[in-house]
Amino acid sequence: MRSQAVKGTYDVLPDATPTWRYLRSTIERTLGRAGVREIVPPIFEHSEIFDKSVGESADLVVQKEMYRFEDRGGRSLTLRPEFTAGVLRAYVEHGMHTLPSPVKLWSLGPAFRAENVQRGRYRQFHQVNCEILGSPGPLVDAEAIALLHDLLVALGLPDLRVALGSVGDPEDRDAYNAYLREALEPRKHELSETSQERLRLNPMRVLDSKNEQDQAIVAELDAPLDRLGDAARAHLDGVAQYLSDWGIAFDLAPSIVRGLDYYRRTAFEIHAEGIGAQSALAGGGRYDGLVESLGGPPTPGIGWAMGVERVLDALEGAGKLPGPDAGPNVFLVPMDETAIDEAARLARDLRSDLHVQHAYVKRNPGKGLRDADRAGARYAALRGERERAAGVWTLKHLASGEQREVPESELRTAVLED
RNA sequence: GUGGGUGUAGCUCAGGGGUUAGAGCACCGGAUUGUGGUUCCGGGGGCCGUGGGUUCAAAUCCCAUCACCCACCCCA
Repeated sequence: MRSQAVKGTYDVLPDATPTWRYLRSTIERTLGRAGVREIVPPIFEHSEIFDKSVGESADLVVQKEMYRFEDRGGRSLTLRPEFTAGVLRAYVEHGMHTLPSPVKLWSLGPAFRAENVQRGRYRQFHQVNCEILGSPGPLVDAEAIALLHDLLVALGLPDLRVALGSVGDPEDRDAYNAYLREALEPRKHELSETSQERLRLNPMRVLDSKNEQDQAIVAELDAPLDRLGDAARAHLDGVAQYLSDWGIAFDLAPSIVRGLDYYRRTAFEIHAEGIGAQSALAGGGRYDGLVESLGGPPTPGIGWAMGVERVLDALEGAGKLPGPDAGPNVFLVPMDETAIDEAARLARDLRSDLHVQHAYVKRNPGKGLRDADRAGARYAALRGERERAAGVWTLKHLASGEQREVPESELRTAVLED
């Protein structure tokens, strides 16, 4: 029996849950006001769903990092490593393409990847996810980015850096990959091992290398943005124009690439300063064609995912975490055995509209007031033989120290006065 | 998968072969038998991560293992 959480998982303790409620309520407000509706897909799906979306075309490591298991019926199931596939499966399954377009959906919840842990990276981690489906134009791309930006701002994060790029249309990618192969093949042996492997499988991803020498070599080449086709270029310009019009600062990122084939055109990330090696708070992109590959009608879409742990990390660094929950309106202190039951009964009654706690054992006034103080109560109400005889509770306002005797029937009103 | 660091009380950490393992915070009690926060006094709490080894003797040294942290790698 190991009473220890599984590696890469962690408990959100009561002191931290207010932060998560703050996150959720900010999402509900910010995205809800833009007509984005919440969707809650299951946390596991038939494995094919993820194979279709992320697995088949992607690096082996992506496959390896999925939590996959067989259920008793012999079905292969996979814990979601990201939200998009499940959300789109639900979109297809429930015929949501018949809803007024675009369909805008958000989710918040856990996702799972069997990777090594470090600051801001867990095996059960959490994402805020947002998808906008049904519109091919740059306007929804800009809206998606703006929503993400506005959400982070609403949460209280300063110093955001929006990086906007494009992976082009499929034919642009083919052309660019061919260009990379041609340009890099002669110098192949100067590249790192990983990059050589990528050159073979998916040349664009060489640009992702953090190896210094790789970077030096890559720096001499044209970036994907330099070689976009006219359509993709116009699309990118459109997105950039909207962002400029809306006053959202961004940098053009010539070399943002994606490991997965289904991405096309818009790709973006948002970074924050000062949270260690994992500075990307969120990222997303356009994935026209993915819905179709999941068995739905051809449907353009764009989406993003925000890493909750990293955002909370950044919020903490910025001193923007919400304070603890408010304490009780009143804390009842029984000062003899009879008063214990009286306190419990009164608490139940007052709880119809007040936050009420009480001691479960007989307390003298000193201990009882200390209990009330530690619970963060506004008032303490004491009950002993004397109070019982008079049908009252001794009500003390803890901050001021003022106290008076209040008939039990008037306690609710008295507590609400301040 | 790789490298480095750290595992001692609920928490943060001291102690680096030799009595009965310590501090601060937290918790409980008392000073105060019907009045909190401050203060003072006292108390309960420990397989010193786990397993093996060296030694007369191991929290301390060695090996292994597990966990956590940081970074690399990777990142849908």
